[in-house]
Amino acid sequence: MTTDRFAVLTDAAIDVLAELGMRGLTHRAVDARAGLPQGTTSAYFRTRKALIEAVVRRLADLDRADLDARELPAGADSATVALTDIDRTAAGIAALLDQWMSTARHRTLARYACLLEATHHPELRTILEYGDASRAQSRAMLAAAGARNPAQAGDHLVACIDGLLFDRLIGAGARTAPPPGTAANRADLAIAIATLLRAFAGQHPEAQRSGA
Amino acid sequence: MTTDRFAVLTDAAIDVLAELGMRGLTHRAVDARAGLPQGTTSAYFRTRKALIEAVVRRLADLDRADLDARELPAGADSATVALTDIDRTAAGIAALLDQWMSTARHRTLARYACLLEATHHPELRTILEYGDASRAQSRAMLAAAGARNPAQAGDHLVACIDGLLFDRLIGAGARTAPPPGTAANRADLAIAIATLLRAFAGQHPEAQRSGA
DNA sequence: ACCGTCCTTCTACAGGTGTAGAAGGCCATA
DNA sequence: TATGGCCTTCTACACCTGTAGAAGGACGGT
Repeated sequence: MTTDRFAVLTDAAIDVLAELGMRGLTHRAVDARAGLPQGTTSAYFRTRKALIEAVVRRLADLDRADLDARELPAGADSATVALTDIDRTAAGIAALLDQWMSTARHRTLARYACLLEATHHPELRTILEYGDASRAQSRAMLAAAGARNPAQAGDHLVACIDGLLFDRLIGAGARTAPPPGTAANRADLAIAIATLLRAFAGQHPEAQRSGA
Repeated sequence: MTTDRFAVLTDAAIDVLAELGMRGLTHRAVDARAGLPQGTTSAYFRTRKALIEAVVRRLADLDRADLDARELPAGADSATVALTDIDRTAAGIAALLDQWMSTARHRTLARYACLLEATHHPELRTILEYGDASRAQSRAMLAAAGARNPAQAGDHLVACIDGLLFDRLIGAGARTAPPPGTAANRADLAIAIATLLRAFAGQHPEAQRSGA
């Protein structure tokens, strides 16, 4: 039932990808990781390319699910809602990012590996669905905020938020960021994201209550 | 002379890394790319790990050189200079980024590949020198600007700028960004970066001349 | 009970890859 | 001219990987 062979194998492949990198992603490694007999992955995904494409599809699905789940609370137009409380919106995004770099770390690492791979393998660009969804969301939000050029600002915003994610995912060096999975991390991210939202939404409409 | 074997090989390795990815980085591939007889790379870098470490060192050197070159014009404290003309600073950073995603695209792709690799190979973290340099620069700049928490804001700023770079480097999907290597790209980047600088430097000290 | 179909597992094999060491050649010093 | 140390090139080989196909077994329809 839940042990649908395809899902088990692609999930194992994602783990392998995160732990061993693109180089370690082999049919046999996935077999081992999934605890299934050698040859299984090879039987389900005859070529390596097929395996990678399956991984990409799975990643896109999982990410889109996460993204969609963020909207339900407010039934109406999420864009206008988001604007009325920037700090709450920022906190929501921060929570998602924090999850992606702690609980879902493997998945995120695998996604970046695939993004890099898509550079020389253009047919993998399916992943960009993920980017497209958040991009559309951002553009709509900033448009509602009255930004001068919502498409441009939205793209910039998404790129910056992705930068925050990647930076902490890699997590090297002397930086102020707290470890992923902690409330401190979510708070720190929320500060950065709120700043970004205010900056890119129009040109800070009426300042951020610094003076009363 | 200029054909120092080590440099030739590591540069070839960077090209291979950018074009074929981590998986394609083999001794023989580097030989072929460098136009040298098979076995050469293997003789200079007996193990694959040694080869990767050499690549990482080279990347760090090249990046640091680029970063340092950006400072010379103003002899004095670059931090305060940067603040007096945010747009000029943003344009400078934009030019560097544009270069990294067009002329130096291979190098940048290789760097991201190595960053991902460093996730499961901690001794590769030497690359973080690059991050550290720009981080220190950003912190100093924001501190001079009177930011409340320059260390934090500096880290956020660097992460966001890196996000802009990565986003365009991957360059997939429907986005507003012009192609790398064009003046339009530099202009677009400059807009984003100026917004970031103003947002993270204190909390936009006196707005950005929107009202005369 | 028989058959065909599917899913699973095993085995084979042609390349490719990492690594070590041998063979060959260049040049300065004695 | 010999000697020794180098840098370079070649070759060997054990191992890993991708991919294909054969063998085995479960099971529903007749």
